[in-house]
Amino acid sequence: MSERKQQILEHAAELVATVGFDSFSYHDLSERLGITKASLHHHFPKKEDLGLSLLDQMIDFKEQKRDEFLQMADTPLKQLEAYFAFYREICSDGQCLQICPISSLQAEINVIPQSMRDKLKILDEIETRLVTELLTRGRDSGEMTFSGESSHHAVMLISAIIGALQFSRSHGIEVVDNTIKQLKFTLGLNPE
Amino acid sequence: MSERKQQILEHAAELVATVGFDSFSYHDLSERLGITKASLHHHFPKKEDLGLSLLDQMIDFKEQKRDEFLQMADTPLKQLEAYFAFYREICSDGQCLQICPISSLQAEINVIPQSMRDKLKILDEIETRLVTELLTRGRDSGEMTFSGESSHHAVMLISAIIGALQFSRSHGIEVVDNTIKQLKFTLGLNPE
DNA sequence: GTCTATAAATGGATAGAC
DNA sequence: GTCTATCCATTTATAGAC
Repeated sequence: MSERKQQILEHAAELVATVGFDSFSYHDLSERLGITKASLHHHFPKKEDLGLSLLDQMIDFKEQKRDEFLQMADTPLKQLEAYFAFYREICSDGQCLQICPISSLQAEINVIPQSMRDKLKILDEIETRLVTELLTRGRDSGEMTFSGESSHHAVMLISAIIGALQFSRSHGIEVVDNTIKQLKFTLGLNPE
Repeated sequence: MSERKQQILEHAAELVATVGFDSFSYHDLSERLGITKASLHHHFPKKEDLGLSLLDQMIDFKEQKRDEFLQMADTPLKQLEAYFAFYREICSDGQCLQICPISSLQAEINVIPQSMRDKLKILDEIETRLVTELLTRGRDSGEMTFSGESSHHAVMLISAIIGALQFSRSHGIEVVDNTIKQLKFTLGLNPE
């Protein structure tokens, strides 16, 4: 992957998290990067190509993140803490305008091409598997307590964080902090 | 409000919940309603006008729903059940393609006009107040148990449902059912 | 209230020179 | 790899007849 392509993807990721895939244009990117739209089309002929590369990158990133967690050899509790911190950071960047790119794309599922939907689904599954593992091990180790299946609780947890990030754009970052606090309660943890 | 305006708003609401506010056009509406774009502009000169009327309608609907809950004189538990059922219905309509219009607009917050953001914030607050009341009374009556502030748990619960609806578009309606089940656990309730 | 016609702007995409 | 120029479709919006 060329340097330039990386640059483009970085800005595109930021735009997806702020305005959504359908609502940003090659023109927006060209202004940010200081090159023309035509040049952008050279690197990513169709917007769909850009979207797919973006999702590939997100998948790589998540898988890497997942490996980091597994190798941390830390307690599941510390790992969960790191997971929460990761999401906290998304919205504390800038003026709390960004949301999780996953939820941004989910909201646009009926607008993006099928190929992107397929990749998004894979990305979702990686995320779900990661949190499910985390909760399973947390419960097995006795650090966490909750009822029901780990995978179900994992989806609830992810949904809550993703939703909280959306709410935080109107209502401030406390929404995210409070939601994380409540989520810890649901795992039998004592916040802070 | 004229009959026609109501019709337009109905279809617009559906489009917001499926593709989002920015991604539907007056052309889409004209096809659904069998009238021209120009006629639509007669009723709602600017798209922003349409968006504002839509939000007004959603606010009215929520407030009415809230009154219904309060007058139900039923247990908070039954009221919560009705609340969950309401959201379940959104995504069981059609082929699980619709999401909560609130979350659709939240995802587009940086794209919609400021006037719409303001109204959306009000709508969010009504929703939060409703669920907060519900949980407060549920805990007071001894039917529900949870730690932390009611309003914080309420935001977590709303975020989780909203997020689950988004996930369900890729992963099926079970996601919503499972999330509701886990949310009940977090309230010390025994599902089903 | 609804129509035809049209303006003005935007967005995705391509051709071809450098 | 980047540019200028251009094409075509879409979208918001308006003017004015019926």
